[in-house]
Amino acid sequence: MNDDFFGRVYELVAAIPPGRIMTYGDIALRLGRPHGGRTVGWAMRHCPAGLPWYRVVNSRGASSVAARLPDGTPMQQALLEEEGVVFDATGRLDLARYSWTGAPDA
DNA sequence: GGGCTGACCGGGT
DNA sequence: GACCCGGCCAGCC
Repeated sequence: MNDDFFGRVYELVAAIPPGRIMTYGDIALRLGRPHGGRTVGWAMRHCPAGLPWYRVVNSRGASSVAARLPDGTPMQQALLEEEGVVFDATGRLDLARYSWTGAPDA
């Protein structure tokens, strides 16, 4: 099933442990597409059920998704905060701290 | 087959 | 630190 680029994206995203995040670029790089970040975004845009898409952020460490809660907080940020991810005042998180490379959780 | 679009990235201003 | 520009990749018209 992971014959398709999309399928691999879904598997990788679904494998991200709670409290961890991955950038579009990192995912694309792992799939063999160093500059295919946009393609990863396309896969996410499909919004498959059961996929923790909110664990995928851009290289800035912020939400790229426009979806926001009624209180003004980005849905993605709110979901990550529920898992223990802390965002700063600028709405960004510590990439070096939460970025998951696919290796076992320390 | 050609061109446009999109939840991106990196570098420069 | 924030904004703009060009480049890459895959899907859809």
